[in-house]
Amino acid sequence: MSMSKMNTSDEEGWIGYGLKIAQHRLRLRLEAELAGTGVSPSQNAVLLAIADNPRISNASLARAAFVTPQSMQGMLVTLERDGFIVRTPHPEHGRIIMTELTEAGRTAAQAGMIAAEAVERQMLAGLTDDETKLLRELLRRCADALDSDN
Amino acid sequence: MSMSKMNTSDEEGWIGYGLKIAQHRLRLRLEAELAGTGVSPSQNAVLLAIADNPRISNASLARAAFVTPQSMQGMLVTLERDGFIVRTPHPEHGRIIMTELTEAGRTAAQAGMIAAEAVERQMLAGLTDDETKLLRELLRRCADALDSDN
DNA sequence: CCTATATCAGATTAACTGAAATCC
DNA sequence: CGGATTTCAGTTAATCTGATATAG
Repeated sequence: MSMSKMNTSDEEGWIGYGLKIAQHRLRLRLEAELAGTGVSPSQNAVLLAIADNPRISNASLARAAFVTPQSMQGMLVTLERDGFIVRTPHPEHGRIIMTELTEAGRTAAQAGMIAAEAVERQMLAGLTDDETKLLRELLRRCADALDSDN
Repeated sequence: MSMSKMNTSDEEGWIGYGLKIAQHRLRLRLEAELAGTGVSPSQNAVLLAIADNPRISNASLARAAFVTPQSMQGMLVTLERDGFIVRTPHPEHGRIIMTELTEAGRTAAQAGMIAAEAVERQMLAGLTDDETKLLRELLRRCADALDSDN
């Protein structure tokens, strides 16, 4: 109840706040949905990226996820330790390491895709197709407006 | 360019992805905007909550931010260490510790509010008032659909 | 006794910077 | 030499669970 005073600065009216809440709940739901697979939402995103892009390099994955190569490297070390990926040097291309899914990785990625689809479906359950399309469009325009390079 | 193959599973079409990107850029922009104040976006949110709710307890702050009391306690320890807040036991109410802004905290909170408003304004610069209103509404409906207790 | 609050201890995840080695 | 890639080492922020103590 002391929280009801918290809106004197229109906190609930801020889009940034709505964004945070929606993503927070999305993450929690996906975490729960992924509980059986042994991967976190972040790891799941990496596995799906590799599934879509076999033999991708660490540097490419990092760029795709908007993190530093060092950060992505940390995730790959964990995923390899846990048996979801294998990393083998590129035969011709010197320093590049190819990242590929193991059998366990493919299983996890498939389950992860289904989980992500289920959570997305739940999130959008109350929206019409037009509203979904519009939401996607508005989010893109917000992201574009915040782009550092513009 | 290897990334252009990454959409075979319609990753960009996912609202969850759009949500992630928008919030990621929002956080980066706010981080940059707050650079002078010495607080992170998360810390700024806590300072604004305290500014709106003087003498609030750790437990109340934790509930407002959807984190555990232990997590919030970690943030408060840092904020106290850095001189933005002071915490004094409630004179009458036993175990409760009142959290209040120091002078530096008030300064940071005010700058943080201005920074948050500036970033929000930039994000919404390309949207009409109706579109902004609609976006807020759609985000709320998405968050509601994901609520664990329903 | 039960609930709420605060806090200590320990762990984890995911990010960062800096530095170094290697390849093309 | 320069740019890209990988990786080591260290750090930080922000979360978590578990255990403990105390107040009402």
